Amino acid sequence: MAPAADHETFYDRVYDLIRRVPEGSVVTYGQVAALLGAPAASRAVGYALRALPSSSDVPWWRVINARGAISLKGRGPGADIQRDLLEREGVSFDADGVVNLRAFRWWPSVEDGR
DNA sequence: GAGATGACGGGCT
DNA sequence: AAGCCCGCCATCT
Repeated sequence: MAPAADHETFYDRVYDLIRRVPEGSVVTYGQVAALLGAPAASRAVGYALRALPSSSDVPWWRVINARGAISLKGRGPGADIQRDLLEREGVSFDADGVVNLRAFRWWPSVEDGR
């Protein structure tokens, strides 16, 4: 536990980025990794979210996989919770439980925070 | 220091 | 078209 890095860990960077995702929008694991400069670290991104405490202010539910589906599927009730949270924000799912990334995917604007 | 883990992704069969 | 397999990366034990 306690990653204890004097420097912000990769996790922190992941959280920081996700905190910028506005309501009603989503991003993919691979996308987050790419934005952090590690396009192949999508798994690490998921790992970061897994370790995320529920008390966090990070909107983890806005992160889904490249297919536009919820990866928590098959992993407990988490998937239903995530889906519910997204639908409340206006993100819609199709019959297969997939989000239309073309319509809901968010990309940070140059002026946004970077 | 080495091995195992995991909310992923992409390629190949 | 669907499913299986391998690779990637950062962290944890």
